[in-house]
Amino acid sequence: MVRAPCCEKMGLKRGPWTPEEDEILVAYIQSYGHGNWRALPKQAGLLRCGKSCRLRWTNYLRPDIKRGNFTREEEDMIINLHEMLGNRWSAIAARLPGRTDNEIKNVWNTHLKKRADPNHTESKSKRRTKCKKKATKSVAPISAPASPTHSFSDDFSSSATDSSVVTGDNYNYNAALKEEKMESVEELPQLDDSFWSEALSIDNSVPTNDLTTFEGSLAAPISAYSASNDEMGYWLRIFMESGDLQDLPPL
DNA sequence: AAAGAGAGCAACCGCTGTAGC
DNA sequence: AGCTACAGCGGTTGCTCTCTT
Repeated sequence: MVRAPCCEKMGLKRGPWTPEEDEILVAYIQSYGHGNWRALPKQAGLLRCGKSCRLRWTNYLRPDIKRGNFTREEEDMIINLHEMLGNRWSAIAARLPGRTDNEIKNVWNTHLKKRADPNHTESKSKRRTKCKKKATKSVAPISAPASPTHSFSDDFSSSATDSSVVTGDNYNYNAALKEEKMESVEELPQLDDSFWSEALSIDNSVPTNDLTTFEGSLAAPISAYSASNDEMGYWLRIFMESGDLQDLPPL
């Protein structure tokens, strides 16, 4: 099948979003929702492709996004869930209200991978390139007023959306817990990706709306299939009984 | 003070699954 | 049944900031 490139049209803007673009996107979605991402930028008057709009909304502008440092509990949960689910960031994000798959992926790659796998020696230098191009500094998302169509969370405010809050090395790792996690990782059965592809193929049965609406994103969609899939339930039970997932919230 | 390297995050790319026709 | 369009996902890259030399 031949699929047209997302941003094939000339004149479509790329790169960091400006506050004006953010404002337009937020205002449009508040008024009309985002039923059709492809048509959205055109209707909203944005020179962006629908994909870019969707990414910007889901990863940055969505009002229920919790920004700022990950708590110790969140980090532990990510490690546990990663042991269970692998690189299924969207599934992991579904268990962490207010966190996006992209954010979790970044945190994993920059902090938690080392913590979970201290033998990891991957060097980023191999992908290092000269930084010649000048790009607009990424801007913090604008705050969104209460929407008539969505129930925005009460704690959403501009003060909690400064992306700079996320940066910096504020991770105070507990050495004892680190060792504990290392041990538990070794004890886990090694499962290849094909297993999870099969076991989690039911992911697709989760209604899309549950993941894209504010209410749905705050719920835990994983619960919808974990209880309805015997095989998945079996493996979940195995992991639970291994004792490594005790601190997970109930499904 | 300047240059280089590393860290971190936002955004893009390309593939896959699914629904509609 | 096959094709197409679309949304979503995971991997990767580009760029800025901070730290080190």
